[in-house]
Amino acid sequence: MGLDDRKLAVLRAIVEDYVATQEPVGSKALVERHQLGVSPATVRNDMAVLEEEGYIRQPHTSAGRVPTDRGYRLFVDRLSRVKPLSPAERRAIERFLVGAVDLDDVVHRTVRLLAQLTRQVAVVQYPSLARSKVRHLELVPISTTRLMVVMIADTGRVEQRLVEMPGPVAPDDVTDLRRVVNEKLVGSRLSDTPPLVQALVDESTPQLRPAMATLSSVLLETLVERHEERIALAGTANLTRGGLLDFQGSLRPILEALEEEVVLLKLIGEAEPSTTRVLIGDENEIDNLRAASVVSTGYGPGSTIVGGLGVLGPTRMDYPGNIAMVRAVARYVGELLAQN
Amino acid sequence: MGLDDRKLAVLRAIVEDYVATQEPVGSKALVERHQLGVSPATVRNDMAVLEEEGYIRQPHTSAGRVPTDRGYRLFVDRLSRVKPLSPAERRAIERFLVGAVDLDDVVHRTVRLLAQLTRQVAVVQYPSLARSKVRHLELVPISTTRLMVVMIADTGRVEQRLVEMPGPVAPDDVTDLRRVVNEKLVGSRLSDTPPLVQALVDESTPQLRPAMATLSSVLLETLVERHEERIALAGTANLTRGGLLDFQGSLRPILEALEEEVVLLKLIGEAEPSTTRVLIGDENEIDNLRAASVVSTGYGPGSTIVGGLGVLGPTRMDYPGNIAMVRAVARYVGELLAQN
DNA sequence: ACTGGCACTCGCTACAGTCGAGTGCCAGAC
DNA sequence: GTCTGGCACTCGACTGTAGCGAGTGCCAGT
Repeated sequence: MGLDDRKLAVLRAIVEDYVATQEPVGSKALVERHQLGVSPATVRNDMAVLEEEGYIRQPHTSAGRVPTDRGYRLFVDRLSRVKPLSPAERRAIERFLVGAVDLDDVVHRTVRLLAQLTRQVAVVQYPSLARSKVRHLELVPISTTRLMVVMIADTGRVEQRLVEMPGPVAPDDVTDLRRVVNEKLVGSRLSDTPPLVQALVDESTPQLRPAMATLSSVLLETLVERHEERIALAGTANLTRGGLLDFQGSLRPILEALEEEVVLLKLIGEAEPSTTRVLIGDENEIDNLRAASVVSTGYGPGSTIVGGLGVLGPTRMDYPGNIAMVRAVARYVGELLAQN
Repeated sequence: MGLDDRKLAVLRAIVEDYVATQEPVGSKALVERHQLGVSPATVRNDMAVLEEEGYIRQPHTSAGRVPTDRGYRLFVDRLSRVKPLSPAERRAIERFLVGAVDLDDVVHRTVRLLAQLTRQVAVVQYPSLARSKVRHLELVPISTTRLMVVMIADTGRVEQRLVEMPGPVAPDDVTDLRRVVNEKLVGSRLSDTPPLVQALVDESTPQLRPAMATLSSVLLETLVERHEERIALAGTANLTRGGLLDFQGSLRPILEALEEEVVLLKLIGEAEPSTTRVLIGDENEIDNLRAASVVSTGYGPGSTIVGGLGVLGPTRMDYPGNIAMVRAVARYVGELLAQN
């Protein structure tokens, strides 16, 4: 099953033309638009081979060819170079940076930027708590038996949680609790805290012990076990581009999938360091998204990774361009976070 | 232009049938399904009058009738009673209440509940800062010249903002700032704070004045002027129900509108006390939403209102049912907030 | 190994014809 | 005056037919 250079060139041409025009591409049109140096008949022979190998297919007997998921995969892996960003795109990314006032702002701007640049649906995960360090823990009395715990992470994330205490807690006790909790936990990774939190209870004075027990169990539960991930989403309107041809006519399954945080996390959350991941159509584990492709990568200050971001669109998407933009945006966001 | 009781009954029947079947309804089908006590011919005469008055229209010459926006308006105002909730719906609402751990949780559960119950797009505004009182202000040093301000409102909202100070601030100064700010601001409505914040600067010691000036300007800017509203959205997949007949075939404008926070706020944010607002089609100010209807209301603890919530769907929606559910959910959320 | 030629396939569009739901109108009954 | 049955009419939806054309596979020839 030799796929010589020309056959690969034919596949690349098919992908590029189909992505651009959204119409099945025939042998004649191909030789006209690309300098392949051979006749349509030859191209047809190559196409027959490519089809046999499962890289392209014919929607109807008398139509042109369309890439299959497998064809896109080969294209992404071996036939495309990452497209350099245009100056305008570069400027757009830089401009969005200035003036972000807090983490929420950064994330929202990022997700909108990404949606606008790629014209796809954009997804940005907030910096994961599991990968953040505790910067400060604040306890605010709401009533005599209620405390609000506010955790500030070094990534800028702020999480709060209401805690119902077992009994009344005096203001001085709150101060003590606050001091102890901060002394022990500030600077540590949340994923490493379970033993530390346990120690908190053991080491506290008898007076504080009941309160500390409640507090620590809430800390564990909220911040570690049920690890609160947050996601921002933008550009769903882009799903309607390309008429109803993409996504086989129904946006339903896509929109449903996008409402599930779990699904989104699965898409972009498994950040392998410095890799850009591309999931094409069927490769996706989620049934509802089998007509879609996802380009995602991790981001974070310096070379560490604290979260993921990416875009989702039809399998018929501009992979080189989207990969370039996802990477560029991730890098810029990382730099921005590093400044804090 | 007399619209006697029977003509109104005909209009009601048309609306109900059309909402149920999504198909233009003819005179014959009407008399079969409703006990109107007259013949199709009579109904046709009534229909002719209703059409002349602009309450219904014919998509094609030989088709049945469809309500116009004006027809829906009349239906909502005079022909429908609020539908009592089914026990199952009541149970669903109650069940969602239990186990909400913080404001974010409450809002997310609420918006999903509303989307599920009404099978429409649901929108919930977080308690508005303008209508909240300050419960506590926390200052956390991030570096010698950077402070994170965390504001906790009585509605449970927590907002943070990074502040770049004019110069290094000693830990003791931070303590002083914190004490003063809390003494002056806790308990006051944010919309009333501008004079108070101003006074903060005037009354502070010379040593603290520069820091306090920066801090107070950030407080004003972030929390009052650029009043940070938050919105949660769910159920966009419901837009795809009813095929592509609703929304004249394109979800595009709707999805675009739903991405704009400003638009959403306009839809549900203008909470007039205890009123349920219904905007039908053209009545909507936003062009993109002229094919949609919105049912919204305010919510809050007790009889006060701190935010708005509502649903958006095709003009062809079950108004009585949706009005009932929006009201019920708003009431339950209000009770939940009152417990804090 | 490539090319030109040729017969074939089949989706798309246009057009004509039929069907039927629904209408408006009118004369007549209550 | 109000309602009803009857009737002619309209027009969208559906069906069937025919022609077009893009695109293919195959084969003989270079």
